[in-house]
Amino acid sequence: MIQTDVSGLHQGSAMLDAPGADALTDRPAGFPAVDIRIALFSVENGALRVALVRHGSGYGLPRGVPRATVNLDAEARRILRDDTGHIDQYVEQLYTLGVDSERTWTVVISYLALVAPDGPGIDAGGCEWRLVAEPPLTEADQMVLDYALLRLRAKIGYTTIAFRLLPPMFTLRELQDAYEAILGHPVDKRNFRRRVAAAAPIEATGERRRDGSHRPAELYRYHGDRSTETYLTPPWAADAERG
Amino acid sequence: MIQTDVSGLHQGSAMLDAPGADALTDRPAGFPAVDIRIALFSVENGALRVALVRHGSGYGLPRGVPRATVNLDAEARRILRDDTGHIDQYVEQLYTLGVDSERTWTVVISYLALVAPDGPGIDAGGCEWRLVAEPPLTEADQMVLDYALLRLRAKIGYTTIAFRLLPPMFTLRELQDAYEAILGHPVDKRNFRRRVAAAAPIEATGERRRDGSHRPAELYRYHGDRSTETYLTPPWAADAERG
DNA sequence: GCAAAAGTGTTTGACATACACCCATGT
DNA sequence: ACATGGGTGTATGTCAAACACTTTTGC
Repeated sequence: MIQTDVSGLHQGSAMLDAPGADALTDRPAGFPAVDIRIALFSVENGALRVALVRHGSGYGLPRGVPRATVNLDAEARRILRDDTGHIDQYVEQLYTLGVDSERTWTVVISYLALVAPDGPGIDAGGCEWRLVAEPPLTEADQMVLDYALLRLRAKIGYTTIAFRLLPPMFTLRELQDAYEAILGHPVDKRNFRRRVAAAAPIEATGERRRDGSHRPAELYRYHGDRSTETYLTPPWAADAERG
Repeated sequence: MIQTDVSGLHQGSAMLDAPGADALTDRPAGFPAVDIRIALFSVENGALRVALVRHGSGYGLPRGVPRATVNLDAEARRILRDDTGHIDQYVEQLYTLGVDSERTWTVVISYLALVAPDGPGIDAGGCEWRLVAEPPLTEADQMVLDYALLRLRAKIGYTTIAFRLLPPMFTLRELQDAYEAILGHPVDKRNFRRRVAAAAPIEATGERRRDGSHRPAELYRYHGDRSTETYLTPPWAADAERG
């Protein structure tokens, strides 16, 4: 099994160019503006989507200015709630980059967040859900999105964060759909179920869901500790990482 | 193989408490002080050490204020060079945390860095090399150090960053010593060599090194692409991660 | 009875682990 | 000749991958 370095972005090769680098000198060293920027994902019937919010003329990732606290993760959650109306099921800091935008030097702390689809559509707050391939974004937003996707694809392979994308009760097919949407390729049903059963704390509820002219699916519940996202299934991710 | 989530620190449970949280309100939101803090490691004959520099009364991790640039990694390198006199062989951003120190809200961007031992001692600049267990540090420095160690231990298992701790020519025993120093437990010599040979781009130089009353060791050179740190040897790391 | 998705086992290959002896040198 | 670290191969088990058919329901 070969894995490429998921943290490759840190190496600087993918860093933003500084088109107006002279403007950067305007602000005193050590006191840049700081903002938090979040790639919020959800899976809506088999498709992975990112949340975008209106920013002046166009759309961009949800973002905001942190208040003076020691807990940046909590600030990310607050900003997400204020900006999109969604309550995250999972938040993880990604990395921090310098950005030169509108003549201001800004330090952007980027986050990955996940929500389960809530209710009929997943359009609660004032945000749009776009397919991850689609949107033309600013350079910085695009970087954050790309890296968030990379991390999500890698991490779904060895943690249980995928359950954060599903409602409390779900079918194994829905879980598999989430994996396939994120990885971008199909996975084997039998191997998938075996591994999930072995590695993730899920239990069959006994209830079934009928939704077509076919055998109904068993509903499962996830019983994982929220703080210890545990190991799950590396090997499928390898394909996605190689790409 | 079970792996725990190496990024667990992001989940907030290990975040700093805010003992003087009222002081945080002094500074306007979005314009905290920003500083870069670096856990710089080296292996000195079989022992893993961290670089500390003098900060007023005591010692702490190398740190500094970034200049207004888009490339924070480059700033980390510069600060490291200025503060310790060492030129890093490897730098990787870890995570960013809020710190309340000396009545100032500071956003600390933390880094992991590695250097090869240079020359007879590894004491070039104005820094001290301490064993990783030893030093009493500030809460923030300790967090950065702990997390850097966690990442280093995990990452040494599936990348080739260990070569960044060695001089250009090295024996396989030296490489193994570096692994054992970082992981904190011995590894099997034959399995180690097999895996290194299979997974890492190294070549025997044909030269030998005589250093005792025993058979001389073959010297090897590492031929890896600096930007693509490739896969190497997961399984030993699992032990360290479980701890 | 047929279409449509749910559910279920076995075989095979790859790879990690454990483990013990001979080799080259200096004294 | 002996002490010291350098260097090498095999046997075993675990685990992921590939793969096809039966079951239950709605129409």
